[in-house]
Amino acid sequence: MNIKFNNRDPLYVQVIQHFKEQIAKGYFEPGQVIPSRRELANQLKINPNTAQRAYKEMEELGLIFTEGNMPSCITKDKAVLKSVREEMITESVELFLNSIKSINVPLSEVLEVVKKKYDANSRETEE
Amino acid sequence: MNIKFNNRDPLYVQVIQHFKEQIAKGYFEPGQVIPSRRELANQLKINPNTAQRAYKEMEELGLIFTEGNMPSCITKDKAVLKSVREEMITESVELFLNSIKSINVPLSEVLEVVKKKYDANSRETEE
DNA sequence: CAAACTGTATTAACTTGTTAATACACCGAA
DNA sequence: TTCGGTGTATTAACAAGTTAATACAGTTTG
Repeated sequence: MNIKFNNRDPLYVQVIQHFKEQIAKGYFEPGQVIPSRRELANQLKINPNTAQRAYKEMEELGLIFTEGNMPSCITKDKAVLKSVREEMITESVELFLNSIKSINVPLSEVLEVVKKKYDANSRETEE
Repeated sequence: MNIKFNNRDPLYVQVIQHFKEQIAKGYFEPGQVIPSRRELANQLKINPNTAQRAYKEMEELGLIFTEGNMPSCITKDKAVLKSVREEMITESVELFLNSIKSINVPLSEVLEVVKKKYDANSRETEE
């Protein structure tokens, strides 16, 4: 468990984001135990309440569940786990398209720029 | 001059956004006079300081210029005007790609979803 | 039982950023 | 000159959201 925090987004959002990424990449087993709030807070050097807020939202999203006062677990619902990745992509795409909607960019141009920047990006991270 | 404000983004940001969109769509002539801070504030029912903040940033971006205490004008630099559209697109694309970078989405899938959502979006706005 | 864990709730402190109030300086026209 | 416009600067008020402090309740284990 290790997160590189930026100081632009709220901590609890970044924590959620991190878990979503792990789920999207299939790093979690259904039902897998995750660190307790306090444990996570210790690991990440954040306040337990911040961890609590992140977990609470994840619980509302159906990504994790908690029984009694046991440490929380990743949901056992494989359909939910599977849909996380797709939803992340969909949300990003819709946000993106929305942001350029007002200036009427034709699809062909959108695709062209995306291709170009995708390549440029992957080249950056490889080298 | 008419802006539909949301109450999510700061007013001054939305004002800048509006001008950028107008520029990107070629609605402004180089050197064209724009409303004074107070005039704009009146029209949009916002505080003059909010208009000022927007204009100040646009000036820093080179989009407008001000001589003495004359009303500000759209820049005469056609290259700048022309690049606005491209930069808006580029920024959006990079933000987008960045947001999904961490979950390793192959280019083909990105393009596929963009196509699909683009169509869905334009259908929404037509009907 | 007591200690050490769990999750949870409530409230306060703090930060950050936006917006508003106000005043100043300049110029041009009546 | 005076008045009504311009742009500009400084400061205060306000709002919203995040983070922290603290306390409570339950369960398991030594």
